[in-house]
Amino acid sequence: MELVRIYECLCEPTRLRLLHVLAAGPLCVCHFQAVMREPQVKISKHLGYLRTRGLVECEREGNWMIYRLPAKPSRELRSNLACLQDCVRENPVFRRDRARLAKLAPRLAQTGPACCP
Amino acid sequence: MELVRIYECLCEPTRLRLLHVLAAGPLCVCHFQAVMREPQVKISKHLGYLRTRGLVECEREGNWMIYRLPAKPSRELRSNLACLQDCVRENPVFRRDRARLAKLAPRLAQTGPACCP
DNA sequence: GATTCATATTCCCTCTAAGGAATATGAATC
DNA sequence: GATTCATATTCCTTAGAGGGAATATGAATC
Repeated sequence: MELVRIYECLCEPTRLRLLHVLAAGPLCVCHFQAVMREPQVKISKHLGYLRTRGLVECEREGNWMIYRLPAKPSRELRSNLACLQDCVRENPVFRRDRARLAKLAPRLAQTGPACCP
Repeated sequence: MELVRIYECLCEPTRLRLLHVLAAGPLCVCHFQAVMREPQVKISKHLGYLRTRGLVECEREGNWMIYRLPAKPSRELRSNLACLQDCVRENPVFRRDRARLAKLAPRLAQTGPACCP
């Protein structure tokens, strides 16, 4: 069942953080590293896991890989992502990620979701 | 995070079926067996898994163990159970479980959630 | 074409889950 | 107190997840 594949993705904290950050817009891997302060392997592997199960999509842009939530999510995925956002709204870890992301906002506005210093 | 524990429970099809059936009301293990047509070990183990993570509660009644959804679910649990019920509404496997449960309804009305032939 | 940079993959290890067969538990009944 | 019934637990095996170190890939730049 597709639903089980979705829940498999959701039962790991790093992946929840990735999805929560992505809800704010597309992002490249190095920005995830900056926002979440986690090692590159970890982030890349979990994004790969999400990708093979259709919870994120990605596209190369020069050196960077830009990840985004699916353009046309299934009903199940849409419901569950909404539920997730609602559940973590007040969680400190997730708020911190969003705060760090907000600090990158000006740079993102200039350069798009890719590119690091 | 508690949320992750919830998703861990939701990423296995048998457990999703158990929770879906429970949403209709408390039930004993042998009735789960009848409704879901799965071996006793399997059902008992998954109920145990759900119990240790707080997704179900149980109480002994004579020979029978009556399982039910928590009386006071957390906000996260409530949201996710609602989301689940919504997602599986049209799924054949889940509908079949409910149909078999409906056939037991008259007997349940007489005897309560426990008791087998 | 060699180097650099961002990202992905491989390899190794540890841990947990899942299923089934067999057995244990605990309440009820004779 | 022995048996029966519903349920739980143990033991075994297999499979997959998760983390990190090291290495590979692929695009861009010099």
